[in-house]
Amino acid sequence: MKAKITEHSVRLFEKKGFSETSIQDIVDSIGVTKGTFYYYFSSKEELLMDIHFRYIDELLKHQEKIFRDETKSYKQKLYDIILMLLSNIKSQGASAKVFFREMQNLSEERLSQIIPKRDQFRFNIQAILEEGIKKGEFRQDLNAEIVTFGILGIANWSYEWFNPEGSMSEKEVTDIFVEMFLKGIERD
Amino acid sequence: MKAKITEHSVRLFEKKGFSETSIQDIVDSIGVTKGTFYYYFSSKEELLMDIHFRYIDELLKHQEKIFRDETKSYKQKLYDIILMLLSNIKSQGASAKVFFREMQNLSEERLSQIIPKRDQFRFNIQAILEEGIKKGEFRQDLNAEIVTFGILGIANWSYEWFNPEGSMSEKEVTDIFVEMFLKGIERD
Amino acid sequence: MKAKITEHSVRLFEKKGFSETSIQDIVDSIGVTKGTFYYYFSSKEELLMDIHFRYIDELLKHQEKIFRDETKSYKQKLYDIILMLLSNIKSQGASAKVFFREMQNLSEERLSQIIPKRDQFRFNIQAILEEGIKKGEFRQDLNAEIVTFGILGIANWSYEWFNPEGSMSEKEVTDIFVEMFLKGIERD
Amino acid sequence: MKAKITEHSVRLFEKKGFSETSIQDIVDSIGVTKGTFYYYFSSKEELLMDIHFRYIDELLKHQEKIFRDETKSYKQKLYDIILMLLSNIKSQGASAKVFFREMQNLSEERLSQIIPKRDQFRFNIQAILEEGIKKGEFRQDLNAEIVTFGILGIANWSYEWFNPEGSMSEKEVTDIFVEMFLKGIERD
DNA sequence: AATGAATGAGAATTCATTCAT
DNA sequence: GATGAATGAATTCTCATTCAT
Repeated sequence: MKAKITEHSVRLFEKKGFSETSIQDIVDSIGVTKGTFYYYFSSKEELLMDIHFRYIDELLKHQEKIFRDETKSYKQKLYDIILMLLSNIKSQGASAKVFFREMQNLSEERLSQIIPKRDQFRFNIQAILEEGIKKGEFRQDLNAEIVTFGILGIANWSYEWFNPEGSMSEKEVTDIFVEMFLKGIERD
Repeated sequence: MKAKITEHSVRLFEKKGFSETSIQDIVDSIGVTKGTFYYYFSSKEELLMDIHFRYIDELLKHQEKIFRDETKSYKQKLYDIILMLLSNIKSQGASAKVFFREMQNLSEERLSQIIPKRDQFRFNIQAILEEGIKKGEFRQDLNAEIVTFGILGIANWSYEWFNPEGSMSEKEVTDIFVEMFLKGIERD
Repeated sequence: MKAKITEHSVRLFEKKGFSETSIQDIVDSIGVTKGTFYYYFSSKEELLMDIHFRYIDELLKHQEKIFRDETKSYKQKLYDIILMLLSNIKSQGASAKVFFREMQNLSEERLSQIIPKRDQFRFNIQAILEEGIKKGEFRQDLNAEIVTFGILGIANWSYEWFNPEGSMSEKEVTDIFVEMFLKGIERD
Repeated sequence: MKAKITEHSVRLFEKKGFSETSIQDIVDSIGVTKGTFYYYFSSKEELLMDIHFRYIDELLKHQEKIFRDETKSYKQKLYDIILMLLSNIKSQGASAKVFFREMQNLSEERLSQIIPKRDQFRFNIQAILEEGIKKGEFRQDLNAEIVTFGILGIANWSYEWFNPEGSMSEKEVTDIFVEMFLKGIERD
């Protein structure tokens, strides 16, 4: 039941927004009453926190698997992370939108448990870049921090437009994106 | 007074969110009464619409100036648009966040007035890419549509992290971003 | 202008009700601003009072003319009053509805200026009956007070259903009503 | 609790009018909070609708009992309906006033559920007249439709003046009214 | 005579939350 | 585990009225 509530909530939060979705909306969508909600969650914010944790923990888990894989080149690791993010949209796109858009609805205290994880995800990418520079896979003069923000931008923005049901696959889009930032778009 | 209300609202909406900001919050921040708000706006949503229009119209105006400038190369046009977006953050960053985050709070009908403008901004970038490909500035095999989403992602995501008061200037960040997607990060 | 405001108000009050009609509605229907309204009326209630006075004074004026006409029989006087009320609907039907329905929106003090006039109208009918009884036009055993309420009911209720634009004329309806209460509907 | 709210509301609506009575007034009169009101009614208008239904359904039920009674003459049926309406004042007078005066506060859609019932009440009286004419109880030349409006006027208007606590009983008034429209007031 | 800006009190309604059962 | 009744605080919005110009 708790999982059911969470899943329905994510869908509603994505469509209408956290504040615009009432507990009533949530329980109506499942066919239970408000009492049931409060049996499983002590507050609406706790539910939001739950959604945040589920999302970011899952993402970090996947990322760190890629990150630690010593058989892969650094380019490949970047590729795999982008692909992972894009593939994630189908099952977790709604969660992702809620994650980015509704973070402000968490209290200071709760935010402070989420932000380090979000940052960790970024730092991992930055570390890949830095290692790759050191090992000669990437250009020596890169500003790894800013480039990381660039790569994250490319990937995260796809939540705004990429349709997993559309004519292009996750892999095709990833290919284009990775070629774009690896080789550049300028004609040689 | 109308402009004053709009400005204060943008700041509050950015900080707390549209739904979390009450009309009372807005008028308190100015020192007038609720009646005054409703003298100038017929609803909270109308105010949000106003903010959306101000933002996107301003952006399109700047973009089209760059777009139409025949003295510039296509690379330069991309550069100028990125720089324009980053420079925009200082004065319009709050509006931008509200624009992207709170769009869902507009009614269907109102959204349909905004979305074509937002799309226009993207199509203009895509057109620059397509022209540049034709003229030999960019690689022949580019998928202009997806690359446009990539570039937009890089630029738009900067609203999430770029601090105009920080140690890096808009120009420095733009240089890094443009070099990233023009030349690629891979070591030759 | 004052008359114009009153006329438009009556129409709006009839259609939407006194409380549901705002000063804004009234001035919008004329094309002036609220200031203008308050130049002519000190309050919304004063306007309502004005409407009440116009209506009841006009009615009393007509009634007393009939009442005092010594050439007419008492039956004829009743006939004329019914006809006057029905004919009144075309031009004053809206005022009449406002008069009966919105009286409660007047303060105690203002009500006390209206109620005696309304009662006067009724007493005049009752007086016609009493005189007619004395003079042998009507049955000796009538309860004039209650019968007056009956006649008033017949006439006043027509404001709820009689359509002056419809297929029946005021005169036709009056004929039916007067025959009804003079001769009765029972078959001899 | 729902019934309690309805009862208190009727009394308040009658005294002060629907629009002039706030939800706060209603809940204060019972000693609960506004939330309670909205637990039972989705809007103020729904409450008004409830009151309308209760009133007209009750009335129709009583009327149809009289209407269908084959042991009674048609004169007797008219008598019984008038008596029923007058007797109704004591317990339902407030509802009746609200019914007639506040009908305009219902939406088009809701009105369309009430008006047929109100009309049904009238048609039933008209049918009694028509049958009575056919069976020779009433005069052959009657205009049943208009006479029905006359009888309804007599009865409905009594809600404006009849005081069930006063010196005259419902039966006495009914006697006067029925004699008035059966035998006429004219001296033979 | 008329306007436009502003007020402030109060309106209906929503909603997260509590709690006895 | 789950329900239904109730709360109370906050929210958007309305509106009669005032007043300087």
